[in-house]
Amino acid sequence: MSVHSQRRPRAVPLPGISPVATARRSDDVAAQIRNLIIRERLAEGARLPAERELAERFAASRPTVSQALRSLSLMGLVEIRHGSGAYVVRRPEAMVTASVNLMLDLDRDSAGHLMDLRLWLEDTGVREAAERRTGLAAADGAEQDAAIFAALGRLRDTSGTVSELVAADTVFHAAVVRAAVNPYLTAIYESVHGAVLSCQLRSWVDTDSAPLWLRHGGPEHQWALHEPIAAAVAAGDAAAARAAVYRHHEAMLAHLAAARPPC
Amino acid sequence: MSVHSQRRPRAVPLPGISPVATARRSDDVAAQIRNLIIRERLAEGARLPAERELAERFAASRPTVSQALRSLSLMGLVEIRHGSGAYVVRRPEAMVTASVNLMLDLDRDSAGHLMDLRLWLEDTGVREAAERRTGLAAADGAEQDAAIFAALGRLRDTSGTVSELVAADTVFHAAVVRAAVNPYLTAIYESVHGAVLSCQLRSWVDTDSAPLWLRHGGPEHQWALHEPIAAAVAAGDAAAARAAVYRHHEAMLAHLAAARPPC
DNA sequence: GTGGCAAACTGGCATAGCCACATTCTGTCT
DNA sequence: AGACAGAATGTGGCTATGCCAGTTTGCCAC
Repeated sequence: MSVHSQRRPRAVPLPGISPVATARRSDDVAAQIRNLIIRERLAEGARLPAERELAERFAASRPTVSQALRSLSLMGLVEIRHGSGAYVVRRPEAMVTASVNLMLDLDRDSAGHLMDLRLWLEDTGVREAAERRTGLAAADGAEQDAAIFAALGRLRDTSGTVSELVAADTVFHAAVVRAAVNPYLTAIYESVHGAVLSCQLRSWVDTDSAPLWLRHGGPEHQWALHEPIAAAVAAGDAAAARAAVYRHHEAMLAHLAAARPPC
Repeated sequence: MSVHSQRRPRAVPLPGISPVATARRSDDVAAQIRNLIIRERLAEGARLPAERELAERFAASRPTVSQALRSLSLMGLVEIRHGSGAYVVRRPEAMVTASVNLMLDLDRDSAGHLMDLRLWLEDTGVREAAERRTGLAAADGAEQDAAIFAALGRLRDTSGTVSELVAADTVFHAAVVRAAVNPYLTAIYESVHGAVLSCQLRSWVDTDSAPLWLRHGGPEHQWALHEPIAAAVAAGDAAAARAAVYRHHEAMLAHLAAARPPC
């Protein structure tokens, strides 16, 4: 496929000036449906009217409504099931994941940057989670602590396939970051973590055979790496939590480097 | 508009099981165009063939190709100009911005969480930027330092409209975070910052009249708040940089609280 | 009660055509 | 010759209609 050359450079957008109108019916319809879902607080799983009915109500054609619904699908607001209908979901992080994956594709050699960011986000998460402990009533962090230690126990008892180990590891770190009780931080961390995993999966031909390094040291090693994080967060010791996170990261990098070139 | 109730709960996805095929032609076409742009390293501004021609090459109909292009448009990979064509762009952060805005809409009362996250991201940025100084040759950070101090000078000399002041402030903080040279951190920070601004703009009826608090203290106050950040980063003093960022944040919060309820 | 089949929705796609917008070319006027 | 206005061309946006494929539902035979 050949590609034509550029015709005219795009004018730079002036600050404070925006297009007078969307001028795209499907975008307008999408915005209306989006606002409807948000304003009416439609529950997850609620089914939207059929495309034909929506088209009639919006006084638009069916393809226009279809395009609007697919935009919302990409944004993680609805899920379209062929032959069934469009259902409300709340998965705004889906777009973050897609975006991170796209950035990863756009410049290949940035896997290191991505792993750095994951470390920094977890660093922030444990620090804030620990500092919440010092300023709050003890009971407030009990729920998060329970989730963290449940994940820790599952990580210790898991001795199955590598994919199970990865899943338990993912749940643990997500629980730790979630203890900072910031939904944005949680969503971004999970997206970045998922992107790192998918990036690593590309270099593993088979999930359950290649990454020997993950089992390096066995369950007791896993415990030694993860338990200090949980303990420091629960104790409200931000400095110790950060140090434990960095130790875990260094150990993982060492194993990764020993097994193969990074990603 | 009425909404039907849920018909049947979605089956839980089993681990290791995914749909046998996308089964959506437009998604397949979108993926092919996306891979084409990435593999062929198409330059920004390059024009893709017309929808009619793409449809012929992909052996698909024009609406299918159109839908694929619009998906790529939402992902920030192409820009569609009515009457002209589809042009390659590299704006993967556009999706992050849209996603953050969507999350903000989904739960209204989370503006505080968003501002927290912005603070934490800038915290991370200045810390890493400063620590890069200690481990690297001095010349390596010269470019970032130049950008930071240029923005700082512009911030000092700006005495025009409030929107100009906001713009200068945005450029400065972006330059600081950019000094950590992590494209993901930069993109996420800028998206979050933009979301915070748009959230604040909602409560300002007029950009250039309402937010008196921004000019509080005048230029010398702006200088006192921002200069320590730049100086600490350039000096490689991570602790001082973090402290300066938190001081700036506290001052902003104080002004915000004095003027009006937060966001 | 259970299993299977058929009819009714519902979304995905193709085709054809028209309109709005952008670009380019051309012809006329200065 | 140069500049400008208008036509011609190319492009995406939308509509309309129809058919196909997947899903859901309910009936019916067993």
